[in-house]
Amino acid sequence: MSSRSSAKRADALRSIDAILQAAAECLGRNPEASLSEIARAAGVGRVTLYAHFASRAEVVDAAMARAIERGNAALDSVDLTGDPRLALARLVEASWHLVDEARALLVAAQRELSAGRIRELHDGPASRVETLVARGRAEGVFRTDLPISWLVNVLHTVMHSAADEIRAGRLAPDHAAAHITATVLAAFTPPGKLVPELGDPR
Amino acid sequence: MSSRSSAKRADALRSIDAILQAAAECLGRNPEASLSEIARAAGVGRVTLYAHFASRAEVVDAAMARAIERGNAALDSVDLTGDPRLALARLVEASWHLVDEARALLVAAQRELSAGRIRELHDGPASRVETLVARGRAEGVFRTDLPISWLVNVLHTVMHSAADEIRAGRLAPDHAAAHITATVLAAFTPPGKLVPELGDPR
DNA sequence: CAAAAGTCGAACAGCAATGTTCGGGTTATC
DNA sequence: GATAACCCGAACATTGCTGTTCGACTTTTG
Repeated sequence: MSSRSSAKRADALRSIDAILQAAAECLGRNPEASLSEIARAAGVGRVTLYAHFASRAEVVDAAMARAIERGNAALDSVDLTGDPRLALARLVEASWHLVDEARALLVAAQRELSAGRIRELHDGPASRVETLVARGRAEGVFRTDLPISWLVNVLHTVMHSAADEIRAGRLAPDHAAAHITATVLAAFTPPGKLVPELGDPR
Repeated sequence: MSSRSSAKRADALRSIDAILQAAAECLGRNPEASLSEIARAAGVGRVTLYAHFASRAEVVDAAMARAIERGNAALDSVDLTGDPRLALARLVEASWHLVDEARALLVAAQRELSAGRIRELHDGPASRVETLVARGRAEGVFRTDLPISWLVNVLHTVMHSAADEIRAGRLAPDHAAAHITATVLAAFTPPGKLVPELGDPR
């Protein structure tokens, strides 16, 4: 298991890590950041970068994959049992911040990677949401008149748009989670049922 | 009034129009389309294009402005009186298709124009929605626990995401309006009230 | 019909990024 | 401590787009 990537020296692994971290930062700041810029930020020669990644696309892909994987790992500690509505609220509380951080990186990824690849990268976290939504439907608290994939997409979209609103200065960061939760919970409520009131959970 | 732009010959106006139309098509297909490509598609020399637009950004700006203005004009015929929920449904029915068409163009605009400028271009249609939402709130059918700007943004976002879903093949175009309406209407419902059932309006 | 305005193709200059090669220096690793 | 892996800067070739200039030709317009 540990001998799997014995081809790489500890040295190289450190460089790769520095590059990916720098890529996340630079591309987050500016989606058009050049590879030279990233290499410089990583404290690494441009040639070294090319030694590890064949193309720009590979760098973006790896950086995005890392960001998502980390975010996904962070969500493992969220308790998704109990009332699906409360579980969803907890998930949002833990997620939106990650989305906000990765948002700019995503923009870069959208330029470089195919839509299919991006979805592929996302389907770790997506399936987590999917499971929760499915349970909520089974328990009758989430609507069944719209496809699960649509509902998952709504959550995803609303979180991203909140990130945009924050960046545009139209939404205070400490209101974000409450707004997202209130919106999505209402959107998920089956027609004919009452929209839940969460009572400002601050 | 008609003498305002007497500086331009009928000739030139035709070229400009052809360029903007071609720009909308090309950039819609591929946000990175070059100016040569656009000029060619417009059946016009590249030099002619530069005679009318100083830079790439100006072309994109003008094309986007035209698309939005046209869309906005098309919405003038939508009846926004009566029950705000039904009015919203009518607005969505008429809008989502326009959003879908302009979506790819928007991607191009986001690369070339500042976020502020894009918002500025959008605030014609946005204010229309804003008025409707405000009325719905005053009548007690839309929630007041979230800012108007957030609600407007949710509608905008959900429509765009529907366009994405269609393009990805996960949403049939003839379901789009119903999905959007069902989602947004629920999202706009005040906590403690019933989510409206629209009964498949097909 | 004649001047003004517009169009066109070709060619040029500039730029910025990508990706590659080379040779010499460093550092892990066994 | 020797060898292989790695790092690095500089330089090069390539590509593709932008924006400009030139001179000749065509169309409006009054």
